[in-house]
Amino acid sequence: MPELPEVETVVRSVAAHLTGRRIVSTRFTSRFVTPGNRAKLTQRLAGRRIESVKRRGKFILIALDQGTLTVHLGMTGKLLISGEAGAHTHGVFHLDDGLLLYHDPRQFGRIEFSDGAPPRVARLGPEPLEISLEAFQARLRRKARIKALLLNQAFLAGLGNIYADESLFAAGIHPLAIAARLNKARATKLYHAIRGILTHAIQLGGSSMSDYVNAQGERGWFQMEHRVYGREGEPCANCGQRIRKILVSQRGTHFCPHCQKK
DNA sequence: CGGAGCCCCTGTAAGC
DNA sequence: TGCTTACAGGGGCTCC
Repeated sequence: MPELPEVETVVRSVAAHLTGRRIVSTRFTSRFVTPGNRAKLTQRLAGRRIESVKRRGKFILIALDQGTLTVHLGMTGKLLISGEAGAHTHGVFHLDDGLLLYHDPRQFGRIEFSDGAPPRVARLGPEPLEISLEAFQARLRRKARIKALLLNQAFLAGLGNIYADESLFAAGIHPLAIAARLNKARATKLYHAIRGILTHAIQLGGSSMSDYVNAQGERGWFQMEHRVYGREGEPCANCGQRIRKILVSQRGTHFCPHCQKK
């Protein structure tokens, strides 16, 4: 599931291939991935020049000479710079030099065009790797469970289920802990845990849990570093107690009942 | 504000 | 073995 490190890896692997290219033609085939008028989207993209490719939260922002193309990979979205269109290819971009394919079996991803600032991106909270410790602590003054807050993209942009669970484990904080009740020391520990884990995950090319790959089709390796995510029933690396899995905000939540305190 | 529940979708895993 | 059902999850939505 692409979260900040995976999206960052995709952006890095695709940027040089796309920047400066002109879109010759496109083809979209999913009413879910490309909601609205697909013929109009195709028309708007034809002839546009790609100025830059950047990440904001889990969104890929492709700035064009007119407008912005926003790509969200959802659960199973992939951008690939080579290969052939198959049953799950829902976007094909023919460039003046090269090709870009969008694959997405579950079609939870979105490809959207906007003239100005993309509205979904405007609602995002700060970047976890850019926010200051003071600002992070200030934002924690809310009554919500910390796990729910970390998943909230308006709180911080880019954390998903994997990195929320891993960050809470690294900080020794129980996922059901109330954010506003975390003292300064624990909030500080969480801040550094999030930054450390995201930075490390980016260095390893993200986590390939099922079939995530970058635009060149290469897997990431951070899944080898997971301490709790996907390890229900296994012994905790710190204390040996069994990792537990509960539901928080309708999301599977993995934690060590001994190492993580409310 | 916060949380529960539901929806979109389909490959995979578990159950019978 | 082969079928059916449950589950996984990001994000948007409604309702309380």
